[in-house]
Amino acid sequence: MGEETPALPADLGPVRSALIEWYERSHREYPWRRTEDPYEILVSEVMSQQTQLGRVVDAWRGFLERWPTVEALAAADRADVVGFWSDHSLGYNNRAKYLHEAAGQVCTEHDGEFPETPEDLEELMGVGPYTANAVASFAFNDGNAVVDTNVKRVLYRAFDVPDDDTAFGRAAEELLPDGRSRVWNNAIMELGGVACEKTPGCDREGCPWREWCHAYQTGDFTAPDVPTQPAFEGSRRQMRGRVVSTLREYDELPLDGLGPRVRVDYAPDGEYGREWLRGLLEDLADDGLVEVDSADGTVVVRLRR
DNA sequence: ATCCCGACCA
DNA sequence: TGGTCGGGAT
Repeated sequence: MGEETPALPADLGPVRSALIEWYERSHREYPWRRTEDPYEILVSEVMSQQTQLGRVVDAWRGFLERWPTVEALAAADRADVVGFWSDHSLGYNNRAKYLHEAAGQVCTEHDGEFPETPEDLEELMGVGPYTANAVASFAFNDGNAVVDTNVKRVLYRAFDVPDDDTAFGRAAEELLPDGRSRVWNNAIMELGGVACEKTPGCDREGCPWREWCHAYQTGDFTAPDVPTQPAFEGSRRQMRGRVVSTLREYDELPLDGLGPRVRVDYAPDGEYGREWLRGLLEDLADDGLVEVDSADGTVVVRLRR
């Protein structure tokens, strides 16, 4: 058998109502917290995956203004969706591609009706365990417990749950009040995002769990390790971003026209030359973001539509 | 430098 | 299980 997991408080009633009351009293207002439209929720969740919420608000409004329904998004050109993503600095163009593809799935495989269960939602491209439960919760109030980095940090500190995904999942499920996934998942993530950040603000934010919190009692606010990303400056990701933004501006370019706009030190036969650029473009083509055409001897690159 | 409501693919 | 995927704000 596995190791013993620490017990949550015996009576979960007061723990649950304390958090829900705290949330309803003092949570931040975000526009997606005022809708139950699964399409609008999905857009907000995908945008929020690795981007600060404050930067998502304008993008979310603009996106829904341009593509108000899942049908409208499915009918859009992928290049336009990726273009919007870049314009609003949302990062990770793959997420725009996934969202566009998921919209197509909803229209063709589900007849335009959004799936409502976490299991069915996970079939959508780009929708993993977190996003599936988030949409099921916030749109249909019918999700399981979400486990993201915020929730892990909260459980680790408050209830001494070991840094282990299975343990986090079990503890999160046990805490979730039956039939209240909408407010609960919002609340526990809000707690992690506002009061129980890397540097905690227990008293400042009036954390509702102080009387039960292991970390608050011991003063040890260690948090689970989050893998640190390699530097962005000079990275392959930065170069991919430059390819996409350059192709948006020029529609299509030959290899040696694109190269210098991606790296100032581009030299056709140098270390960062045609061969390097072809490799970069091959990955972008595999990701469905660009097209590389070899017509009559010359290679031309453009964004995929 | 580090953070930010993950998911995909090998 | 690990490598990869953007970019702005602080």
